[in-house]
Amino acid sequence: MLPEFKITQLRHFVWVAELKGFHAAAEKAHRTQPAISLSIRDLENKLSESLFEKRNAKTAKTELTPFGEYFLPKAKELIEHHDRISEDMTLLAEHKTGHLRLASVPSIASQVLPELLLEFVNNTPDLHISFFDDNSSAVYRMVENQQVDFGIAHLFHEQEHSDKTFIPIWEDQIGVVCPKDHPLAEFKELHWKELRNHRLIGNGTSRLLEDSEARPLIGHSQFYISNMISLIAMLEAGFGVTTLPRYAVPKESETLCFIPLSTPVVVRRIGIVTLTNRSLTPPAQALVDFILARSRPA
Amino acid sequence: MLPEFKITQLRHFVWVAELKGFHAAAEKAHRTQPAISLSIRDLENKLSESLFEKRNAKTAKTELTPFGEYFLPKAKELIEHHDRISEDMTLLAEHKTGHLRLASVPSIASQVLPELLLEFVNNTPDLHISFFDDNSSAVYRMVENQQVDFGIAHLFHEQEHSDKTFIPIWEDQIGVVCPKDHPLAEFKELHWKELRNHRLIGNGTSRLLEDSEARPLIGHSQFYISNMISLIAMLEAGFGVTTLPRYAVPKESETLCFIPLSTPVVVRRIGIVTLTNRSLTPPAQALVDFILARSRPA
DNA sequence: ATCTACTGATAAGGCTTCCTTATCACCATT
DNA sequence: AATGGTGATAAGGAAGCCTTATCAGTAGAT
Repeated sequence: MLPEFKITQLRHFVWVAELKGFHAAAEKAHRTQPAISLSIRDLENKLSESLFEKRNAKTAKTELTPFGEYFLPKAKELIEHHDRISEDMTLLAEHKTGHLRLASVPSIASQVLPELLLEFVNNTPDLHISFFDDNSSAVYRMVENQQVDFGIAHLFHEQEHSDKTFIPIWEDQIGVVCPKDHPLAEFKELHWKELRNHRLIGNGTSRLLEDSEARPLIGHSQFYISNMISLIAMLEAGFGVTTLPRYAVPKESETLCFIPLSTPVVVRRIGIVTLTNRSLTPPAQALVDFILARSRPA
Repeated sequence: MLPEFKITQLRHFVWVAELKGFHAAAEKAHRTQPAISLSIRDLENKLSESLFEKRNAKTAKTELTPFGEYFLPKAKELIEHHDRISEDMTLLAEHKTGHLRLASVPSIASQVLPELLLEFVNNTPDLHISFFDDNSSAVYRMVENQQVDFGIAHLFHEQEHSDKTFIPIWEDQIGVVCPKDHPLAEFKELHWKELRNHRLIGNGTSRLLEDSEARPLIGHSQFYISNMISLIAMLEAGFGVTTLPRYAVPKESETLCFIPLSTPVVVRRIGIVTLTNRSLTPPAQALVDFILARSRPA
């Protein structure tokens, strides 16, 4: 049977060899000298060869045998290998390193995550982050395929995603977006019926109103623009108004304002999606915790 | 402080991961299942991260966490590294491997060592041997410089070599070498004076007679040949006789014979030279032991 | 030459670690 | 509901490791 070395034991050996003495090694190991003696003896027994020259006899200095000399570099390498792994794992556990992948719907990706991530990666220069943005179903798919550690998406079709866990975080309320000089801009909140007299531009999120009493508005809109950049441009040009979830509207817009719909109140929950039976990597878990701490109270 | 892993513990982890179960791993480790549970838990505590998915709860299969998956290959590599070293050292300790260097004077090198080494390297195909032959002082020098593990040389100038240990093994007696059909070939032993009537060829070893009563013979010789091949050829050609140590004479010569000098008996001791304060590598020690066992009784 | 200061080895006891047996809680079968 | 599988847990004991105290040997100083 092959002997099994203990890392501690190898360390003792290396220290005795390099410091040329049992006492010096004992001090370095924070052990007493007999402990080191026994440790070395145990190692020698395992190898059935002495590592140090006959030390009970006449000679003065603690010196390696040729066998010990052959062993020394190997022992050092093994210790270094061990320490490298130990350090790697510790760094990963402290989410100071590793690779974190996440996917998010564009609204959160652009409105919320940038500053959040900026703060999160502070002090963790070796943490690599891959970031994908796509619509909710694509996010769910990426979580499912384990292309990402977790996703940020809307809660939907729960029965189809029983293998996933959804943690709600943000509530994205639908509201009206119009230029700041538009008559509707005066209001603090709006009833859907008040939109009927204005030119309403439909967009990809308009179908969120389908299940509400505001459904008639959808037929009401003469224009439909799927692209967000174009939509914003049209609004800024004073072409009309639209409905959008709050997080889809540029936060600090100079020209547009957002007025929440009070009737009906349509809210879509956005949150974190993970696989139920899979833990997160430490960095991913840390980011989730960070997001929760930062965004939930708000 | 960085955690310190035990190889055994890592093995347990790898086995649980690969055999997908604590019971299976326990069997492989020749331990009970609770032992494995505790071992894994200890490892998880050291890492402060779980390695396997929550296993008290609903799920069936024992599955790694992403963190565990990251750790698995590293743990395997470290175990393999450890085992490689363990095996290397064991092979070396059993002198099945390694590099053995020795130096010897030519007589022993050519007359004794070949068959001895042939037998010694039997069953040790991975043991490399480097072999040097040179005169005694060169052998001593190589031992001193640690160019060789040990040397085979004559005992001489003990006071100059207090740092070396000499183990006498062979006794190389000076005798007369002549063709088998030479008149002297009849004798079982010879007195030095009987050589005075024959043509005596001097050689490198003739000075060994300097300290004996046979000293007059040295002046007596008309020829001096330092090269052994030429010397043998001259002898075979019937040119004359010479004195040589026994081991310098080809053992199974068809044409020459060796008659020991009875007066004076000049013997030079040949043996193993090692550094006193240095142990031998296991293969070197094994060869020394082997030589002693084989050659001393003879 | 003896004394002192150093080396590391050794012995006995205690503490810690690890493993064992016995049992439990949980889930998936039957 | 009963059975057989998973792994977790508790308590006791064995083994390993470290400690203090002491010893033996060498080197250098007086």
